Amino acid sequence: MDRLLSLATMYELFFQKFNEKVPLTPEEQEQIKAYLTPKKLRKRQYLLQEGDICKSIAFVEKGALRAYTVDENMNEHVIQFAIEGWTISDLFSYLTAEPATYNIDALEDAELVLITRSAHEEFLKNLPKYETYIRLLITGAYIALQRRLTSNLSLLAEERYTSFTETYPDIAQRVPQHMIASYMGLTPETLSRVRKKMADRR
Amino acid sequence: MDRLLSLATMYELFFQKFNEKVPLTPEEQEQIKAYLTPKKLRKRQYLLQEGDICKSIAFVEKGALRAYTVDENMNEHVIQFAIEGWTISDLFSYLTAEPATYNIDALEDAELVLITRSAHEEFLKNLPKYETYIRLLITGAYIALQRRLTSNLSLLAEERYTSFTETYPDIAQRVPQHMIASYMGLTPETLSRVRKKMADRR
DNA sequence: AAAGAGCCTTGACTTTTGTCAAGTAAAGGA
DNA sequence: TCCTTTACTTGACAAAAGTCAAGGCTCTTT
Repeated sequence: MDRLLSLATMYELFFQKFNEKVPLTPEEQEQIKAYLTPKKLRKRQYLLQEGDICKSIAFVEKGALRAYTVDENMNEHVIQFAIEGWTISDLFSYLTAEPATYNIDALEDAELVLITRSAHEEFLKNLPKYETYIRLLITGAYIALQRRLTSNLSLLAEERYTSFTETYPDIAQRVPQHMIASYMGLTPETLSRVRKKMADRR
Repeated sequence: MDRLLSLATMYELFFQKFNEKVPLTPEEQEQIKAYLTPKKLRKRQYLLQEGDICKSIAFVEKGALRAYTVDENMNEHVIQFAIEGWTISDLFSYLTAEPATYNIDALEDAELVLITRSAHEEFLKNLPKYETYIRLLITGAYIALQRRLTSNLSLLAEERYTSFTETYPDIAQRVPQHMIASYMGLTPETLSRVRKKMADRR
């Protein structure tokens, strides 16, 4: 495969999303590619386990992942989902090199593009566009998180669920219901009843 | 007042926090100062009203502010507090120039340092350290927000309140209880009862 | 000093959501 | 293919938080 073709096909989605935020020259893309790490994950495999140091930010080229915590009673709390085009990490652990408080695993077989910490530092030092990319990425994540929090504070279970399925129809279809319940701060039973009530009404 | 003295006293806290994130030379500080806008706000005055375009990020030198929404039933939902050393804005409106969904007002007489959008753009273009500052600022805000969300999803009212007063003892003392209740997604009555129960136990 | 507004508390009651337990269906591994 | 595990549902009951209403306290403002 020649280099131009590989440029067009490898990390395709990653660079598409990057270019939407910050346009890159082909040279810059090659420069970045040299530091990226591809990784495949089988369903149920961990990308990160609580207590480990989070060594990379993961961009999802294909598949689906989730970040979650496990509390004293062994209850899982889903913090975040990520499917194609999205990014997932334990940012706090990644940036501070403290042990992770999240687990991250694959809900489907997945192909990832990893930005390791050394790549991250390399880019921040030598490629101003990368800092812009990261800034915009985190800004978007911050705004989305603020919306999620607001909806959790002010809406009932059914309204939250409706809003979730409208905002993320693809995730709602691909992910087990009990994880969506957890993501919204509900028990599986409650979500099941909410859905039944909605179905009974139509 | 000579220039060096004024440098040391004006916007003091703003530059202290900035330097903690990204060290600046005196020249850079002067360059930034030239674009900053000071603003005083009396208690109850608005910095931003829902529907307006958010024109600045506000750093709090003195006083206390809150961001909040008002729903159909005229219930207020507190999104964020900011006291000395913290920053507050409707980031979505600021960045997209869409109408704000938040109100921001002063809970105490306040002194602010405003970064207007034109200053923001000027800095991003000509001062790489500013982009780093903003990136670190938002990253910190993102991580804090994720913690808040997690605690809302997995903790009971009393645990959330305890965690809040431990994390932000200063805010807990300066801000009316019903706003703290709202910040945690509780009614004033519920928070009042939670506090009574805690007091009765000791 | 009086009037009003805002804030906090308390009680009685309702609604929402969680817990526990059981059962069925579907998916995945040996 | 069978067998185990996992996911989802449903019912009965419990706990948490919300609603409505009233009263008292404190702070402004006049």
